[in-house]
Amino acid sequence: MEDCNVNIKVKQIFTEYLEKNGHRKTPERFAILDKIYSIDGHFSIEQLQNSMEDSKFRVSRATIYNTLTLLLDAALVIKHSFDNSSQYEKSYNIQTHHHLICTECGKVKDFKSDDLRKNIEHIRLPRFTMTHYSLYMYGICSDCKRIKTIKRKKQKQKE
Amino acid sequence: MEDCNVNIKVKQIFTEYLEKNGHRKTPERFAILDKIYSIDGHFSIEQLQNSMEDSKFRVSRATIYNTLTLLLDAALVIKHSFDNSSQYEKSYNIQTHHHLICTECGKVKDFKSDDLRKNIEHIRLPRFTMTHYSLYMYGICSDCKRIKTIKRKKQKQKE
DNA sequence: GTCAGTGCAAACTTTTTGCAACTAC
DNA sequence: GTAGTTGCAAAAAGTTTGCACTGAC
Repeated sequence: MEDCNVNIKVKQIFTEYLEKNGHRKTPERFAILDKIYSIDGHFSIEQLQNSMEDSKFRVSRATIYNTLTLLLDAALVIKHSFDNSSQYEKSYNIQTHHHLICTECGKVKDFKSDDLRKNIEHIRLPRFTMTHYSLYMYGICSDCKRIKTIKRKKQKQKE
Repeated sequence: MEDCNVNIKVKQIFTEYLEKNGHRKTPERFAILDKIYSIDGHFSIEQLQNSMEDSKFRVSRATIYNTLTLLLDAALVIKHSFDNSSQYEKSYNIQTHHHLICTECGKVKDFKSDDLRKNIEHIRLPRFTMTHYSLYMYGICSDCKRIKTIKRKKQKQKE
């Protein structure tokens, strides 16, 4: 599917969602949706607001929070609660991916694996209907591992 | 392994960790470790502090945050960043489990599956060494699903 | 015209920080 | 004795709320 079609499609979904739930179709809401679907990967509330201001469309924090709540409910956005900072992500037509989080430097890397995805999606759950999931894998990235190894060697030389 | 042994063992691990990193072995730190390993399942900072006060051991917020940082680093505690609320959990000698989170009522249920655990643990990761992981599965629990179905039926009767 | 939605600022919650007093070493 | 740690209170960061004004319907 082309990017253009995705943008049209999510606008359609959001419009239907708003109508169905008796919400108004304000320009702010569609501007936020547009901006979110122009961002690849994660973003914070602050990044989103700054990015909107760069595009000369000023919206208040309150409106951003309000709209994100709607988009989450409409399943057009996913929320990640990483260590103290909420990160959001567009979710329509996006390949499910997993997160590698380095406990040293805090960097988050996406990791795609269809095998893993299928394994998780096909598991039988007791009295529960899964709509989506988030997998966070913590550990040490190769960069930090290298730095640690160098440090350890220096330590040994001292001893 | 018996509970008693676990308590002794984690104290040992924590002692070694503190010594290795040049930290002091204060009574507060061991009291917090003790309390955490007496709690089954998740707990918030507030719950932990209240629980400690019930046991007549008063510690400040700052000390709890400080000690939790150490325990996380020592891999004796796991942190979950659920929607806006940080939850912690003891991790030594605890069977890895997954989380079913209801998007309606917010309840979190643990879900154990060795198959799933093995699948996740054995996946090959690019330039990354995993130490642990968290899987959050979002959806609707059977209770909320029932309520939703009833609501839908009532809606239909009206129409 | 009406009322949901917006912007703004204040309030609230959770976590971090600065500092004086304390204590493990 | 000294430097790391604690408790307290203040500050910071993130999110929610109250209210007057605006604009989608």
